[in-house]
Amino acid sequence: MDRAISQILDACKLTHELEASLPHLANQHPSLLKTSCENIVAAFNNAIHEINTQQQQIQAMDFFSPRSIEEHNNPFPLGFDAGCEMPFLGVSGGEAVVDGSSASSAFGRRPGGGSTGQRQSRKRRENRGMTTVRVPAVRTGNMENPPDDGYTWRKYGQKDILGSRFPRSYFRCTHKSFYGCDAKKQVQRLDEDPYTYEVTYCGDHTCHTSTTPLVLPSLLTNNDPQPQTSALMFDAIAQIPQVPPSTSIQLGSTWFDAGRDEAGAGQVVGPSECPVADLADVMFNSGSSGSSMDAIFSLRQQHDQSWPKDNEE
DNA sequence: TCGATTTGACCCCA
DNA sequence: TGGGGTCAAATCGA
Repeated sequence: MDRAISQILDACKLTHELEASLPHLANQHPSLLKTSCENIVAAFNNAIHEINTQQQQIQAMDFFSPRSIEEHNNPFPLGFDAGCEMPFLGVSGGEAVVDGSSASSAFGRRPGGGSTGQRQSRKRRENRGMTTVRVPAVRTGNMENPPDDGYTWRKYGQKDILGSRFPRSYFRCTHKSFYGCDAKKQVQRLDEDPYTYEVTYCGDHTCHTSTTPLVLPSLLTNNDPQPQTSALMFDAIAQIPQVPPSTSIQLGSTWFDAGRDEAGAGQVVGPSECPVADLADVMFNSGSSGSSMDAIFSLRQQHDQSWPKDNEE
């Protein structure tokens, strides 16, 4: 949980930094303001995800086979670090269910797949960073669904498994195409308990750890020590496509509409008495990153080759 | 129109 | 050789 707290603090820090330069940004560089706001959204999303995964770990442990708190304190998120394992989970009967081998073969195929070229050996990747957890179904009306784990997943396959009443579903991270996020998961209902899902995670999420540099006030001054950085950033911002104005962020007395382009950004529509809280509220209720964030990630990839090293942090 | 889901087929590995 | 993982075209839905 320390990690989540740290990420929240980071996000708040970014928010304060942005506030300090808000008047200048809103008047002179509304597009940079947009980029900064989206960076902060990403930071808050990191924190939200951290909290979700930690909470889910605890729920899973409580539901099945709670063990000593010392084992529970393992701070890593839900199996997204390569090579991690969660040896504390078990079924009610006592037999450990966590494994790196229950999923009979490893995830993955050579990027681009298909029948052309060489394929990466599945066996070679077996057991690497795979984590299996069992989670209770979330019942919504007559439906039972696997609980949300804080990420957005795209289903890419479903397979009937021999000996299982229920098919296994295959998911990959929605942001794979934009940010090369290789996180995947398998979801299967248990024969013995249809209200329980076995979820196997593999791969590390990179989509929630955007390293897109925050637009700092120093970049906006005439003394900009890195004019090339500013030029790259303006270039990137100029390419951000318009998205529907579904997300508005209030900063101080300024409502910033994340879905507007430069001409429409920075519109003042009302005062705020607690800008940081307003911003956090908007972010925590805005759901996971949308198309605008995808655009940022995409642009970041385009500029990875030329982005100055000293702005990586 | 575009993104997500479905589903049949292909390929790898035990 | 068959099971499991993935691809990709078809379909669906907002």
